[in-house]
Amino acid sequence: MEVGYVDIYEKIVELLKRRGFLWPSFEIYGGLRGFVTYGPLGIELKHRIEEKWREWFIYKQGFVEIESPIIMPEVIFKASGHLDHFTDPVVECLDCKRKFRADHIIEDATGKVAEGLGIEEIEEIIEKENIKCPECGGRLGKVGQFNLMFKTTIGPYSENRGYARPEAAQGMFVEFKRIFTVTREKLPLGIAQIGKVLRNEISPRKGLIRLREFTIMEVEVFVDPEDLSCPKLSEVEDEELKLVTADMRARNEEEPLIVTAREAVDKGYISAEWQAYFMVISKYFISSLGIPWERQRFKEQMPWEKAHYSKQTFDHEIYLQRFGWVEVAGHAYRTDYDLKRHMEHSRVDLTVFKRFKEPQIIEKIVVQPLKEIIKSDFGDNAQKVFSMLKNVNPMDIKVSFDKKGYYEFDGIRIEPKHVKIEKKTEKITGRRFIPHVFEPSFGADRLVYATLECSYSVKENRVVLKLPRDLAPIQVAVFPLVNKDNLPSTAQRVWMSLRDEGIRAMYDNSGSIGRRYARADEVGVPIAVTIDYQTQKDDTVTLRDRDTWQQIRISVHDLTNELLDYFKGRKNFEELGKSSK
RNA sequence: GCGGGGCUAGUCUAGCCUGGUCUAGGACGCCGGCCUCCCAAGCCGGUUACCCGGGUUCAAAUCCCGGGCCCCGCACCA
Repeated sequence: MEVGYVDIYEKIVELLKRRGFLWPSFEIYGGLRGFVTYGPLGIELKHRIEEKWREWFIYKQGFVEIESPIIMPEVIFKASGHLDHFTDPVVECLDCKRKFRADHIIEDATGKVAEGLGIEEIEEIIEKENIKCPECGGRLGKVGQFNLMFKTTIGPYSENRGYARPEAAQGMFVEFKRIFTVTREKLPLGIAQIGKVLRNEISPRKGLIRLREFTIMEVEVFVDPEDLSCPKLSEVEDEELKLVTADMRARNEEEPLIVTAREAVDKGYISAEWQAYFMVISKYFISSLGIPWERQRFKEQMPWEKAHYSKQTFDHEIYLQRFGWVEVAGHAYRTDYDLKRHMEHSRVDLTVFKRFKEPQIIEKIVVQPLKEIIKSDFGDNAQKVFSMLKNVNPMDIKVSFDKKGYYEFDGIRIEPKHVKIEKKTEKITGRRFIPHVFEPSFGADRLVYATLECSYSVKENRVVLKLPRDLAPIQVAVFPLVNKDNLPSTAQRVWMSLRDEGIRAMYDNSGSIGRRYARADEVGVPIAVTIDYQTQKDDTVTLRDRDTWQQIRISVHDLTNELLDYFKGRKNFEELGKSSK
């Protein structure tokens, strides 16, 4: 450990609890790991982060937001592949540490179907049949159940199974058809969702880093697979990205590669423009939370780490003092995996139609049955001939006629006299395809922690949370300098007028003025307004900056507008009260 | 899930080994009052705790057992 090392995590957790940002849920019943409750200040901060994410990933992109249910019927997760990837019993070899599907091992060794057996049964069979590790012949350990989805029943029938979603994405895929329609059938289409997801983690840890119930912020961008270019990449293509690619990781190179977004695509580090584009936006968004670029990087997942649906995934990681590099976002190229699977399982057409710029005129051969002749030649078989002719590629018939003089199908010989072969021109106005999907996906709770850690500072032995001004749960603190001579009542009037304007303001008159500044600093209030004796003379108040403790005077008349400018980022602290006539 | 460490007020902690003197001590915070013309000042008063359950004992914060939670390592993290 370095000299002077202070474990900031402990201090932050203590602060969060003490000031009511967040704490472990169900404390009075002893608590339950993996669940947290956000208090008054914490939920405000989280909402600010979510709102900022909306700005970057929805509003600036022209995307749309939805809210879909958390509980979904089993069939959706059958289609999405989550059921198969989550409910399997797993057994570990005690010698070589390899892991196996326990039911597959039994099937391979005994030939019996083992799917759907309980853990105990599988364990029993492994013991009875003396099944060994198929790789090294070692002894097998206990069978574990690795089902990360929370299971429930919907309504009174136990066979009506449902699961809590482990990602919000499925909501976007399942509802894709209607959203595509109501947004007037345009690609690229970006659908976003912010919401709770649940994962029944075996062993949640590390406070906000690994929860069982948490908030996820996801976008699914649906694009034409024949045009994977991202029109907005050019706006940000010179922005630098820090990459640790899978190749580099395979060579144990951890020092990130610094390339521009454009280079990363051109040199093939990032498989698609959309991926690169979102990684830049991701950098902007995370940086706007006050998390310095030095503490960010993108790490590509190794092939075996990737989710079943992903072609390429880059994790956006943030360096945290206690936990090291922590994933806060994943940028995945999901291809057409999900829509395809939902098409197969729902039997609903989820393809989209795209009009060509110019309709294409194509020549095409059409085979028209000559009904009378067919009827008289084939009698009862005529119906069969008609349907066959409908389904066969006309070109095959023509080729066969040219070669052999007839076309034979199922013992039926069609001769040129039975049909009329014509050339027809056809106008094709577009094509149908399954869109491909790019997905940036963020963990809101991890971002809350990372934001707090990066804003945590100590000044003159006091804690100052240097939250970006647009994230601060409380924007302004209003104090009377002392509790006499009518200062409190004036201060309260100022406080109320700020609140009326929609500024989140607090009033505090307990203790000394220094104590109040300290209390406000600790929860990251950017600006304190102090009403003093000067106020009674010239109607000005003191503004004090949280980070510099610098003070300026400003007239009460201008106060609200100046503060609104400040919080919208139009003015910095030093500029307040100036040129405001 | 395995192994190690821990849990005393809002927060941090003393006490635990060696049971009784603990109606559990301190600091900070918080609330009320006084004071106070700008950075956790001072004075007075108030506030709040032995993680839960069982056992041993005349007597348990202290010893034993089970459970919960937190931290660390391993495993897990589609």
